[in-house]
Order: sequence, then structure tokens, then C-alpha cells
Amino acid sequence: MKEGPDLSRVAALVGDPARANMLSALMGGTALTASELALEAGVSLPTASSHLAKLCDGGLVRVAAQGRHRYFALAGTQVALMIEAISGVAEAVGPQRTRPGPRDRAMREARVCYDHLAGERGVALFDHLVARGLLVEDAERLTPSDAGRRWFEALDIDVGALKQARRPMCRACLDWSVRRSHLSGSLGAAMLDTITTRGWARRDKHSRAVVFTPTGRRAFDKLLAD
Amino acid sequence: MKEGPDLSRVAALVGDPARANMLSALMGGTALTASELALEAGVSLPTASSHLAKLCDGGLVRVAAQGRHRYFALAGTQVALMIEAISGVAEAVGPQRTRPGPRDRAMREARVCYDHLAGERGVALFDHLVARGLLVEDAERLTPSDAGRRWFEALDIDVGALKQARRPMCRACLDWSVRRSHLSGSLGAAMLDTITTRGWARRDKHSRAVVFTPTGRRAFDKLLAD
DNA sequence: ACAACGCTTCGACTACCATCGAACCGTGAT
DNA sequence: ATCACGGTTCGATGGTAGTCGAAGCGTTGT
Repeated sequence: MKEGPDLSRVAALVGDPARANMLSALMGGTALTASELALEAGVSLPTASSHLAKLCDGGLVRVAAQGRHRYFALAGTQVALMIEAISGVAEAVGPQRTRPGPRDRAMREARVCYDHLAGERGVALFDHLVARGLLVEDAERLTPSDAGRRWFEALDIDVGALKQARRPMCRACLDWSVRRSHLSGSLGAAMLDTITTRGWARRDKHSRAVVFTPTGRRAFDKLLAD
Repeated sequence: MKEGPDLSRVAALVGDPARANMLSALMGGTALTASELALEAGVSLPTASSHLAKLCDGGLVRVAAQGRHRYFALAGTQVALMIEAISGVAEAVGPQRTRPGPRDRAMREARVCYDHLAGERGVALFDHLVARGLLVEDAERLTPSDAGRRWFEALDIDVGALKQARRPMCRACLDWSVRRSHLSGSLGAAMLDTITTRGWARRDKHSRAVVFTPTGRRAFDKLLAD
């Protein structure tokens, strides 16, 4: 009867539209305040507060008090992974939604997945790294090769420094739009950071979409050209 | 506000305890009848029927009418993947549950994930295959090498035949107990089939656990010994 | 001190939905 | 034909959880 972890408890947390919207917003990776999330979810502030309390209590969301602000963020990569997985089946089974408009197209091309790059460009990056042997899968985990290390250093990403962090550096994260893997982990996060700080792309203010500038697109394509 | 696929719709489906129990039961991979699922979920038959209608309607479950029986099964691997992901965070955030008893220990050691082997033994198998170069990750997907093909054929698994199927042959599926990947896809299913038909292990009747016989354990270990 | 602001708590209302008993509908067996 | 069986539909009931306005609390700035 009751076996294993309690699925329904955590699923029910995501099962409310307001909370789902908040979690979607938090998939952007940046921490948000209660009022921002209330706006995002389309509910009043008290309602949002109640929901956030539940999300915290349920362990899906972490809160950091800072002065008179309280910043909410996803509790961890595992939660982000789950949200993406749910999005995957929602996408697959829910063609009754509005058909893919220009907005969805942007999401497909490139979007933020928690703190790294997903979508077609994310997958393209991942494929390139693996195909060129810059990323290799040894026994149990994905690690950059020596050539890969040099490749990243050319982008001012210090692989050695990231290695220190307790967080897994590389992960393959399954994509819901394209059905393939993209680069996750701290290395994925650093990669997205590079892309934005170099002005190749900016994060859309009201969605998780990542919109590339024309020059940024060229630079990115050139990076993968060989 | 409303962007991307509708998370809450599908999450809410999993959010009910009765439905979650049914889905857990279906993670065993075998199709079950409505009455079996009612028993599993601990609800009356009408209630179960109502839930199953919703699950079908929501696209999480497929039904196959066969005489006066109606067999229910998960709609696909993507759904199974999602369930595992949710289990993952439920496991991570829910230490308020009963502490890991012998039953949970069995689940950790080996269990069925939809139709393939998960848990420590599933991960051990996957690690061995990758470490020995029997499975290699080329540009975008995991494929058995020539040596791997021979390795599988020694177990009477015809890799060529599996390749024909429309279903992806190999997939890396993230594990909730151990935090690593195990072999999914039709090859993973064939592997589990081999293990059970050879009598190395049998599937527990009332859970997803896979219990190895002493001789089966030896045979399996020997398989991975090198 | 006082006021503005961000957020939480309280209380009351509402709506939805899970639940079950009983009746109903097919299919398969006698 | 008739009965047993698996399953669904219907109707009524009850509980639970989302919702918001108003009030309360702590922090920051003037």
C-alpha cells in the first residue's frame, strides 16, 4: 500500500496552479521576493505567502531573509530536475494548450533551466562538447578532458576552481523540448554566466527564455563551428 | 503569467494519494486491472475507476480493453521518468517517513523502474558497461560498442533486433536512491528480462523490489567481475 | 519617534473534489 | 436465457484547501 517515498505530498505541492507558476518562475534561477512571486502567480500577497510557507515546509523552496526582504529560491538542482521532468510530460500530453507561438519558440531555442542553458542551443553545446571529446564520461561521471579544460579556459572559465565546489560540476540534464541532454552542474552554470556577461544573450525578464543577440548568435555558432 | 506547458495539471494528477499509489504500482511495469489498482491504492472500486478515468484523460495512463478486463499501464517512459524524479525529491525532503526498514533496503538494492533494473545493482551494471567500454556515448546517444554487442549476445540478447524497435534502445535513467544513472530503454528491459528468466532474481509481488537469489547474486556479480 | 514598506497571521467564505453506496451496463460462463 | 463478474455512472455527503480583506509585526528610512 504505502511504499517508498511519499509521491503525493510533493506532487500535490506542484499541483496547485499558483504554486506551479511560482516554481516555474523560480526555474529562472534567480531568487525572488514574495511580492514578485505573488505577481508572477497572479494571486494576492497573503495567498502567495501561504503558498510559499507550504513550499518551504515541503522542502521544495529555500528562503533567505535579508533585511526586510525575503528571497525565495528552489531548494536544489534535484527539485529543478523534477520540474523539468514534469514539464516534459505536460508538454507531451498537453497539446490542448495554445499552439507554439513565438514565445514558445524562443523557449525552445534557448532557455534557463535553474541556472544553466537548456533548449536547442543548450543541447547543441552539449553535443559539441561530447563529440569533440572535450567532455568524457568515465566510470560514473562526466568530466572535462585536458582539451576540454583548455577549451573552457579560453572562455575564462576556471575548471579547477569549479572542481573544488561540493556541487557536482557536470551533469547531463534531460531536455523537455528537444528530447536530449544538455550541460548542467556548476560548469553549465558558468557557461551560461559567460554567455550573458559577454552580452551574447540576455535573459527575458518575464519568462525563462534566453534571447541571443545577432552578434551573440554568431559568436556562439563560431564557438561550436569546430 | 502562464508560460510553457501546464505543470499543475499533471502534477495535480499525481498529487492525490490514491492516484500516486496507483502510479507507483504501475511503475512495476506490468499492466494491472482496475480492481487490482483499487486494492493497491486502498480505495473502493468506484473511486478507483474515477481516478483511472482522470489519469487516462490526463495522458499519464493508457488502457487496453481485453474481454471483460481492462488493463491499465503507464503511458510511456517519459511518465515513468517523471515519477522517478518526483520520488527523488520526495526521498530527499521527506526524512519524516518511517526510517529505512528491510523493505526499503530491498528497494534500494534492486527494484524495477517501469521495465528495467534500478537501484544499486542497476547502477553497478551501468557503471560496469560504461567503464569497460561496452557502452559508449557518441555525439548524442548511448550505444553499445562491438565488444558490448558481443557481451550482450553472450547473454542471448540480440542487440541488432532491439535496434529495429522504434523505442530508444539505451537511455541513462537517473536513480533516486543512489544518485547515479542506470540503464534504461529496450536494452535495459531486455537485461531485466534476462535476469528474471534465468532465475537470478524474482520480482516481489507487492512492491517494485527485485529480490536476488543467492546463486543469482553470485552469477550477477561474476558478470560484473570482469 | 513616526511613517512607509514587506510580509505574515487570522478569520470567514467558497468551491472543488475525493469518497462511497446503489444502480447500471457489458462480457463471459452455465 | 440466466447468472456471475468486472467495471462505470450517478447522486449525495463531507472534508479540505485555496482565496482574500483586515489586522498585526518587524525592519528600514526620515
